[in-house]
Formats: sequence, C-alpha cells, structure tokens
Amino acid sequence: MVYTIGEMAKMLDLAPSTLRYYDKEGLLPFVERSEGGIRLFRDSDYEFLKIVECLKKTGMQLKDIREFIHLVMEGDSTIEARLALFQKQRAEVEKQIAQLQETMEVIRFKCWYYETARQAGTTAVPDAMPNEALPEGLRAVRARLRKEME
Amino acid sequence: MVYTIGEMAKMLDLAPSTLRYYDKEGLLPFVERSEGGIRLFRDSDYEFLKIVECLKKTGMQLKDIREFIHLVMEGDSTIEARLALFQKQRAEVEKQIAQLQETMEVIRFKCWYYETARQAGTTAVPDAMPNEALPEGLRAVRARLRKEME
DNA sequence: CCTTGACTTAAAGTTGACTTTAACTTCTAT
DNA sequence: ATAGAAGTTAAAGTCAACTTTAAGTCAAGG
Repeated sequence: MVYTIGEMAKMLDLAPSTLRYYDKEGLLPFVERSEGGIRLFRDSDYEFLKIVECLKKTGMQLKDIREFIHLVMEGDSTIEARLALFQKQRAEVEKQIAQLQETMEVIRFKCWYYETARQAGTTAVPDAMPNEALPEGLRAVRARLRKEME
Repeated sequence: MVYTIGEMAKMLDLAPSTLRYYDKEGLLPFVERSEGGIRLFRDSDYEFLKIVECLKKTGMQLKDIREFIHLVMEGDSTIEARLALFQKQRAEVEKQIAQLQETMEVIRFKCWYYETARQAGTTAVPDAMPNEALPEGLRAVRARLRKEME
C-alpha cells in the first residue's frame, strides 16, 4: 500500500508541511518518489514515523532522531548502538515520570491549600496552619516549597 | 532575609537573565527594589518562584503562569479560580503521566526488539517472529506500531 | 576615592520546531 | 483537453523562551 503525503499526514494526525519539514531535516531518507517527484509513503514508513513520534514524545530533538534513523539505514552493524539508544531513552523516560510524580505532589498540596482557603474564605488559614494540622503526605511538600530543611 | 538576583538565581538553579526575563514578562510583580533600583528577593518570593517552576514543569506557558500570579495578587476573591486552575493542572499531569507510560511501552518493545536482534545478529529475526513468540505484554505494542487492529 | 564585581535596561540574537507564502508541477476525473 | 485538488520547492515568517550584548549604574572593600 502506498500513500501520498496528505494521506500519511492524516494517518499520523499532523500537517503535510510537518512531514516535508522532517524530510528536509533528513528524517525521512527512506521515502521514495514517483516519476514526477511526488513522495510515496509505504506502510513500513508509517512504522518508522510511529517511532519518530515516540522518540519525540520522550523529548528527543529532531537532530538526535535523525541520528537514530541513520543508524537504522546502516543496517545490522548498528544494532548495538540502537539498543543502547533505547536503553538510555528508557532511563530518561523513567526519570521524566518520576519528575512528574514529584510535580504532582506539589499540585496536590496546592489543591488542598485552596480547598482549605475556600472553606475559610481566606488563604491566611492554610498559611498559618501548623504542620501537624495538614494531611500527612503534604507536610514535606510544604516544607520544600518554603525551603525549610533540605 | 533578602537576596540579590544572582543569589536567588543560584537558589533556583537558573540564570539571572531568566529572572529578569520573567520580571519583564510580568511574572514577578511582587519583587521589590532598593533605592538604587536593585531587585530585592524575599523568602516569600522564593516560594512563589517554586510554584512558577512547578507550573512550568507541567508545560504551562509563561503567559498562563502570569495569569495565575495576577490571581494571587488580587487576593482572597480569586481563591475559587486558583483552585480550579490547580484542579485542571492535576488532570493535565495525570494525562501526561499516562502518555509517558504508553511511550514507555513502545520503548520496552524496542529494547526487546534490539536485544533479540543482537542475539541473532540481524533485525530480520525479531521482524519475522510470529506474535506468539514475543513476550505477552509486547504483542499489542507491535500491532499498534504496524497499524494492525485498532 | 576608586576599583571591581554584580547589578540595571533596551534591544538584538538564538534555538527548535514548525507554518506560511509564492510560484510552479503533477495527478485525477470529467 | 482541461480544471482543480493536491503535490513540489525555496525562502521567509512565527512563536516561546531564553541569552547575549552594549552601555551604563550601584555597592562593598581597601
């Protein structure tokens, strides 16, 4: 099955201009052309682009994704390098998830803070509340925000 | 305790120019100045900036963070609005974590794929492997990458 | 008093990832 | 054969979030 740029763009839910930009940046060296110069995308290209999408979601920059694509093009001699890349990316994403979970703690604290303030009609109440009065799990969060302890 | 911009920047691990930029963008309306025009940061400003940092980590844009800061400056009349904001942000971060976990599945698949390829010396082996031969949890991932089923 | 390091501003420059524009070509359907 | 949709390129424009530069001011120590 072959697709035009517009069809492939729709399948991936992005703009055709984005695919052209990726191509210009060297991310799509595998895309073939018709006689007249029209890009012909294959199902295997879809698979490639799903991986590009995945790497983008991990925050990887296009120039690093290009490096990966070029490793793939070089064939089986780069299997080790590609494995290393994904192992590194796995650690990276684990870190990101941990980071977001920490951020979530702060947000949970702030939700509690404003719920308490709403009840009282003023933020002065949660502000003045002693540590022992706040929910267990939120004490450390407030302390960190206030730069108490380290 | 008051701090100069350089000291506060160090405490937050960012460049002084970043704090000046935030100020210019209206994110630091609470920062006072000395006679001579030098910014004076307080401990309470540190707390503010930690929240800015937190909101940035959720991917919120500076202009939206500015809106929040301005809600805070308006006082207790905006408690509801601020609570709503954090509740929205909580849902947002939950979505982000779920998204990263999906991404992690793909990366796990790729790690398996390249480990298998390394053993075999070629990616042809994992490519040709029937669904039943791959680890339980990775079958659906490969199917999604290949646009089999939905 | 004077040096020196850290501060100030306004304005311009940078980076990454696109998007838009303009001029043109190819493909498909009648 | 031709119209119109969708493709092509190169180049310029956009956006967010900073960073850098230039020219100058403030503040603390000797």
